[in-house]
Amino acid sequence: MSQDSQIPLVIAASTNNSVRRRGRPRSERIHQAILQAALAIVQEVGFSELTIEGIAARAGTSKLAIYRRWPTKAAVVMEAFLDQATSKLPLPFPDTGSVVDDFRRQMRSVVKLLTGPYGKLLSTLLGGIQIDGQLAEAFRSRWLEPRRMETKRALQRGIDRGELPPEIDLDALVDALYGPLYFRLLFGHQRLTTKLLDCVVEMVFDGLTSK
Amino acid sequence: MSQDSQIPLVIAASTNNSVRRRGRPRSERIHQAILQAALAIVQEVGFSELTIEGIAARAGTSKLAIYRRWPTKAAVVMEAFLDQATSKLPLPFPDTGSVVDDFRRQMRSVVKLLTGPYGKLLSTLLGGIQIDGQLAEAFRSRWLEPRRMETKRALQRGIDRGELPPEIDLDALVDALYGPLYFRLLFGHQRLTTKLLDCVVEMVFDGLTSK
Amino acid sequence: MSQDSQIPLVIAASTNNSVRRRGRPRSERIHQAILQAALAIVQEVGFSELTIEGIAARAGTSKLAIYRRWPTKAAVVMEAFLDQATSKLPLPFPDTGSVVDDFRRQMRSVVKLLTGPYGKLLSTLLGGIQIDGQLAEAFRSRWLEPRRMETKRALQRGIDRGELPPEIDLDALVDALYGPLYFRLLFGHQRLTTKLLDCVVEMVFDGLTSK
Amino acid sequence: MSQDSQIPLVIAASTNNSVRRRGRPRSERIHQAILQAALAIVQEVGFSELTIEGIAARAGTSKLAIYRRWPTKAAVVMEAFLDQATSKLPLPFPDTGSVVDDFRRQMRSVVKLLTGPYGKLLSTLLGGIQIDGQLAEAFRSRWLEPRRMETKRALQRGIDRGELPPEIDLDALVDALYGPLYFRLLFGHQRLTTKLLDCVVEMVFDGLTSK
DNA sequence: GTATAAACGAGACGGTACGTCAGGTCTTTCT
DNA sequence: AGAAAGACCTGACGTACCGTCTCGTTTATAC
Repeated sequence: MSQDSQIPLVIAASTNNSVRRRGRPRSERIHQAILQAALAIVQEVGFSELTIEGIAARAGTSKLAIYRRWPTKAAVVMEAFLDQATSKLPLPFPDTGSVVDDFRRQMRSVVKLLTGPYGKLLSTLLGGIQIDGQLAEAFRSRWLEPRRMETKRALQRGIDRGELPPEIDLDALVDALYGPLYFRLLFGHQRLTTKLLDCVVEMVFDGLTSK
Repeated sequence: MSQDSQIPLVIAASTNNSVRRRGRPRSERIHQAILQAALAIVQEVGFSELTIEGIAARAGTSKLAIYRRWPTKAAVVMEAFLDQATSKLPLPFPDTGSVVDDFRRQMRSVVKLLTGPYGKLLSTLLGGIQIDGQLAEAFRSRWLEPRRMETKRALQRGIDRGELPPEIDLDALVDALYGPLYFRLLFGHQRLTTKLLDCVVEMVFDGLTSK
Repeated sequence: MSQDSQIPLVIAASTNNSVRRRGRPRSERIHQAILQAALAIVQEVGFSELTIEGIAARAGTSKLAIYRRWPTKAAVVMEAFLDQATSKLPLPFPDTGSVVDDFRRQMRSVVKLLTGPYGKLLSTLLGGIQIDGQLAEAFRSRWLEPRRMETKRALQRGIDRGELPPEIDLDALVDALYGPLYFRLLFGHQRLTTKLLDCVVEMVFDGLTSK
Repeated sequence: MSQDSQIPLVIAASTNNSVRRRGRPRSERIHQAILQAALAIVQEVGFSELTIEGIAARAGTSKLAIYRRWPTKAAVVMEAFLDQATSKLPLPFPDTGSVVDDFRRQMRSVVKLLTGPYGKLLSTLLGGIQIDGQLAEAFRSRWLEPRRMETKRALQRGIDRGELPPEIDLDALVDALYGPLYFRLLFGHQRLTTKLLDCVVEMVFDGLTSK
């Protein structure tokens, strides 16, 4: 899926723009080094301990090279995350013939993602979102929406097969399924386990299917 | 309910301690001025833009007067929020005789809270939680847990009356009910409405009760 | 001569001000450390290579401690110079009974000063004067004017004794005597020697006295 | 007088070099634009506020185009000044038959120059000289020395005619005459007037001639 | 009543990071 | 091959807050 061309880039940091600018082009090597450094640091010490100077030092470049590309450290981290997210974190829906099984499996990989190193990163980004509107928009359009679309497609298969009632509020259903997972991730009051997701799937789908 | 005495205070900021210290006592006026200033600033510019110096300036006092009372800015804000929260934001559970109705009503006031001015403050604090561990712990112990306890008590009434199966995972159920609301609050991908909570309540409880 | 109280301080960096300011007083130790560091660096590498960060590092203090006291690095150096100048560089006029001899001797010590380490510093400061008006005013009032007053007093003795005609323009005479010395110092086209001063004294005084 | 060929060019920036280089020739238009921009800026804000980037911006060219021609900003300004100086500021010595009259007249035009707009520029350059050794050397060889040579020639005429004693130290005499003028220009303690020059000429020459 | 203990405002202190600027060098495309 | 544009690394700029530390003053209790 050629996602990059479809989704409007909120963050104007694209280097491989076809309309060549004059002057020396920005180094792709530096671009990547900055993103990697930012990712590494944020996972080591968290967002608030992350500094532009630290990124520059680790990436072997200068602060200015960073400021030339992104306006805030939040934007850097977001880009770094999305770079990884779209390529390495697929979270695919299987098509087992049973909607419930499809979700049980996919949500299992979501839980795995959220409890791993990217979970910390994600919650950090969500922290940034509460403050920065641009960041929020970028996050929604580049991470959340693509994922919700796919989720709705999986649910639609269930409706088409008669497993789910056709009049259901898809948006509410998606929130009911994933909301509890992120709830635990963000509040941290309890460990996020597969047991939770099993409970949620059971409650939500049994309520819908048993009618 | 004498909540303040039950819950162990993480933040040792109680002023009206009966064991009078020698020397000049801390000014209650200053105490309140600091909390008000912190609350105002955090609502205006968010947690990360909040500074101790800013609070001191707005409160017409000195940094030291703040540090004497709280160790971090997170603690100040949390105290300020909780002052408001415990007094002005009751979110009570009615006892209608039907668990589902009890929750439908209570969650309606939660939605009202989250969509009002305190919703912004809450999401700001949740943003801060992702960054500041101390803030997170204070938030959980002084806001979240008391609320969860009360919620579980309301659910227990349902179990006792036979409305809910006794073997259910209460924690998972609480997350299933409230998670979707906070999900929308924090991601902002859709408006948080009472329609959502009706859908969630229907899905979750119908799934459990219809068996 | 209690110079410090007479001359109005252009640079408001005086610490031993009798009108106590509120808050923690500025450290005299740091004050001195900054001045010494500035003096040392300026003599080693010159004014343009001097940086505030360098001064702070050498003085074992912070940039802010410097900015709190002086607005520019020029002001720091000026203060440092004047501190030394007023205490350690006396350039006294003897009273031999002969004006010409008085000047020959005093100017000899001026030449010695200008060709020594303070000569480099002085020319540096004169460079700064061309750029910074405040600096210029400070230099004139705290270094130049006291010196000119003393010089005129020495000349007056000559007039009183009948060695010099009473109608002479004292300011022009002072410039005629010292101008050539500073001319060589600043343009650096020729070495500044005692021979020059002897020539100048001879030309100027012989012209005046032989009438 | 073919000055350009006599004086060794410290600054290798000559454009109308007869030995044609290969490739596209440097634009004379740009050359002039840079010099004009430099001159304008230095007169507006002084040497220390002058930047290469500022010159490039004002001249509508790039930094590299400047670096291709001059090694330092000092060199640019010096070239700009000398361009003006050699063409528009002649300061000629008349040959009236009387050395004293010759100097009185020539120095009058010097005073006029120093008190006009070029006086400010000159003092700025002299400020730069104290800081930048290269600038100093360029200034001496291209401005000062030619002027001193001419001055000495004028004095020699006086010696040849018997107006001045043949054994005098010409360098000291030149400094005695012009030093006081520059002294006032650079220290700014008194206005630079023709009265001063009259006094100086009288003192210096009367001392020498009356023997 | 008078110590005395602590809070108070004010602000200096050594730090760290900020975001900007200019230096001087380089790489690319255009002319 | 020069010109312009602009990226590059470097390093200093002046500022903002941090959390701590004097100061001199004020306000309570405790002796």
